[in-house]
Amino acid sequence: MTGSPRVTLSNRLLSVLPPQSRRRFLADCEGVELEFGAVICQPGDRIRHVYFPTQSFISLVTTLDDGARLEVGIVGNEGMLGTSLLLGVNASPHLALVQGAGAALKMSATAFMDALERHPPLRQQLNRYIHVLLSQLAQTAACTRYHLIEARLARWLLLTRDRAHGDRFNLTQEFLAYMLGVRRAGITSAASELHERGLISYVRGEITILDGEGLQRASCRCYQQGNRTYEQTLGKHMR
Amino acid sequence: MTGSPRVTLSNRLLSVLPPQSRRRFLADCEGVELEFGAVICQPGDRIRHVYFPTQSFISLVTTLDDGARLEVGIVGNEGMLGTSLLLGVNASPHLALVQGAGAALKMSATAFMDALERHPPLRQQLNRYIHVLLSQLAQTAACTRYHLIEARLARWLLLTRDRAHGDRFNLTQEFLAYMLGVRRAGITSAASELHERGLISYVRGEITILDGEGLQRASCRCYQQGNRTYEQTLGKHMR
DNA sequence: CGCGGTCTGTACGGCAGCGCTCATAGCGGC
DNA sequence: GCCGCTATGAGCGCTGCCGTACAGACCGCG
Repeated sequence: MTGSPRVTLSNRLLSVLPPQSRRRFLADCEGVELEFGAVICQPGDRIRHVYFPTQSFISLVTTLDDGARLEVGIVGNEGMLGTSLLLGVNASPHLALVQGAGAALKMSATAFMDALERHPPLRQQLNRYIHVLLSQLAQTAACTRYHLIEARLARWLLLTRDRAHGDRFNLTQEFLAYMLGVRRAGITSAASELHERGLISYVRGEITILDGEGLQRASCRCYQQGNRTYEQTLGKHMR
Repeated sequence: MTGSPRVTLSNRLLSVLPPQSRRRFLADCEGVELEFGAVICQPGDRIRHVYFPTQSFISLVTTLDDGARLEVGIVGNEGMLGTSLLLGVNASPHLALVQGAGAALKMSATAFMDALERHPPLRQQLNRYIHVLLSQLAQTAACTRYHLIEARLARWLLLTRDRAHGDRFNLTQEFLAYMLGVRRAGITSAASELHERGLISYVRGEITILDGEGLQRASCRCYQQGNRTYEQTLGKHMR
């Protein structure tokens, strides 16, 4: 989990707050270290805390009645966990799984609700983030339906790179297969292909992105499309 | 589009409004008839009106950069179109397509925003509806990924029945294939199978559900799971 | 240094769904 | 009553992925 860690110790959503409000907000937060693989909440769980990842990132996984699971989103320092509170619902719609260990800001649900009252622009910003989540969820659904494993894997690696703030991170193929909802063998062959093209290297759970540009060409355009959605909706309100 | 039309001329979300507020709200609405196949808005379009279907229903379709399309949700008299306005975003995330012709309430975006100010409980309710949309979107993504065409078709027919308020409705296999993101031939064989089991009849674009119970057994559990999500989140606030 | 656990590479049969194409059957219009 | 259009049914070869299984490679630990 090294690489070139541009020191982005903050969360992008919070950048809408003017400095003094921001300090006040941060005072209500607790800095925590999230451990890889930790389950922050199960679907249906009461939401007791919200999280603003700074260096860590979290997978949103949906669960079907028959036990099938699929990752439907990733939350890094561009997003937050616990958006349902904004919608007046105190229950998590997804399973939240720490996928990249690291720092995050943690805040109690009650403090969060208070902060929303105090800072209307923050509420606005977070509402817009929900809109982005909704759009990206739909895009991801279609991507999962239509695109080949290799393209989806490439996209996924790019998403992870952006949130890990580095070109190297630790992930087993087993885990990747789980996230993309495919067989491990499928990941092996897709990863081999990307490796042969010189785009990544892969050694026992440590992935390194060698050629980000090339990886974008190997991925489906869903990667760019998702980024575009984010920037169009939230970009103009942030520094 | 006949069947046994239980006369549900209203929209379930609006049932949170007390009678007088409700009359006031309805006064700002225009009753319209939506035509089959009409495109209400394209992704990215500015939202000028919101819609509360009463007898009609609308498909939400997501579009990828490479042109691929997939239906990700259906809005009938249990929902609304234009939720993004609640999130402070004046752009539609999806393509909205009239899938069942019929009546709907239409309201201008500005009048809608005013109404939200006047009726906080309505805003609350609609926020909760967004939560349901989010949950169902994720479920649908996983369903699309894992389940066979036949089960997905059965689920889709049940969703449509609930929104068409009757066991008979008009739909070509071509259209169904488009919605589920599969070949028409795939629909043909799945529909034949359901037909042979005596669950539906299918004659030139007119589908009749003969055995709803059986169809539920043929469908994936996603149908029930979606209904459960809706009831748990919104049910207790409605009559 | 050997051993068990973990991770990755590979192979094989099977199948759901794909793209494509053509045949058949209703239906409405003239 | 004929014609053209539209909707459905069906066939064929292909392929991406599945389920499963097994072998090699690398790691840490005793």
